[in-house]
Amino acid sequence: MNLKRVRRLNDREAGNGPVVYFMDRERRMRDNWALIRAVDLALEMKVALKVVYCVPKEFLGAGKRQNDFMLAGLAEVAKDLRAKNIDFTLLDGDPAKEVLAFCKRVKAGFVVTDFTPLRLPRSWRDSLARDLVVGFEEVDSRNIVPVWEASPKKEFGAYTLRPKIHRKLAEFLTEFPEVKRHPFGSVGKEVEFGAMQKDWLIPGERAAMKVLKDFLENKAGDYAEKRNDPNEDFLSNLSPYLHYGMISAQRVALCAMGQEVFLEELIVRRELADNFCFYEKNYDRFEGFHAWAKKTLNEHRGDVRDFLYSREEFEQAKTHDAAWNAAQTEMVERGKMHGYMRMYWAKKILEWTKSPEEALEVAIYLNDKYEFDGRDSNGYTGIAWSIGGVHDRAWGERAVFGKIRYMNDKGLKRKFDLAAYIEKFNPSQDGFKF
DNA sequence: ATCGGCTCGCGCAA
DNA sequence: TGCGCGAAGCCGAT
Repeated sequence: MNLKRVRRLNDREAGNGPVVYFMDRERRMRDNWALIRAVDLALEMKVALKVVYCVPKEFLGAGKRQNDFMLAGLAEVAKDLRAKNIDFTLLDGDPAKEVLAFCKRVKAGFVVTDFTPLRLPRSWRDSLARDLVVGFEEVDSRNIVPVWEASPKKEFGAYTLRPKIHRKLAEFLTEFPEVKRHPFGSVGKEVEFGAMQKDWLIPGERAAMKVLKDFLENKAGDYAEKRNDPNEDFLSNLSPYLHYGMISAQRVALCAMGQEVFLEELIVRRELADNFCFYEKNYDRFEGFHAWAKKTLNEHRGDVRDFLYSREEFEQAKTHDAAWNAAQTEMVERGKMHGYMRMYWAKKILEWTKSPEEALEVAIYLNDKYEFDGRDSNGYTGIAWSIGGVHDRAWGERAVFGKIRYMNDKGLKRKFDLAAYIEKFNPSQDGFKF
């Protein structure tokens, strides 16, 4: 494999024990560069390979629904790995502590993990890099062009990252080797997963491939034209799978060659989100906005807001705006809001809260709690785009927004049948029960 | 239906 | 140093 995907996190020597893959962001057996790297090392060292996953007590406000989706996917991964003679262990608690203890217990000779730019899971990596007595590295198995190879800095917009990605696609957009039956070590007893609630979205690697196949066969041809109409079902629906690492964006790209509009979103815009979160530590805070955006939002702090809602009123879809309530209802009921409505939804939270800080907090809280694809660099970047003009430009100045791009429901009506959307996602008069 | 202006700053050409 | 143009728009003029 291309070793530019790999980054050393400490400078310790390898030991003699098994290679451990601390699986975190990439929950799949196929098309996973972090696992492929761990396999290569274990073969070279002639040792067993152990995959470990640690379920944190709490992860950025994810709900039970999201956790069940994740766990069901992991159950499939555990089974598939065992069939390849690769041991799988499920832990729970603080990953930094539990994975360290696990590595000590099995006398790990080397540890590999997958890459993420988010603060909390990065802190686990920092802690392991400090405390592990053997070599530790991470592999960018999320981005097609590894985030540190695509660019050495925070990019200004999609247009500045795009040429850098395209220049390197020939090098990185390659076929994956298959994981073969591992010749060293043996697997332990089967992992017990508790009962998980079924949802409209089927979890796991196989389900993800089916969703991809359905998209390519039935929707991709009309994607460019219909992707911004929330009444149409022409999106790929892959974002939950991509978020949980149940499918590789690189696999999706290999299958979707020629679908340029889709590939632009799948590759450039998605990898721009990891670029933002990796190089901007305040990716979910006001401080992470550009200087011009902070200046203009500061100048409009005192503006009168026509409507002010509490987090609870937003959560229960109790605003005056039927379009906003419908989007919120779609998110709560389906766990997935249509991409086009997400911009409108976040911008209205800016408009109807006391400060941009509060708007960010409310938008991130709701997005992380209800979306299958929440708690993801895409979500933080999308919200920063909506509320803080990140990767966007300044526009005509107006109240509250300043020069941040404004949106209203006239725009929605221009583009699709808003009444039909509102009819479809109609919140009950009493609000929701949680 | 379509067009230009709004407004900032990066990145590249010169 | 100048200049083109950008992640999804709005608005008013034509």
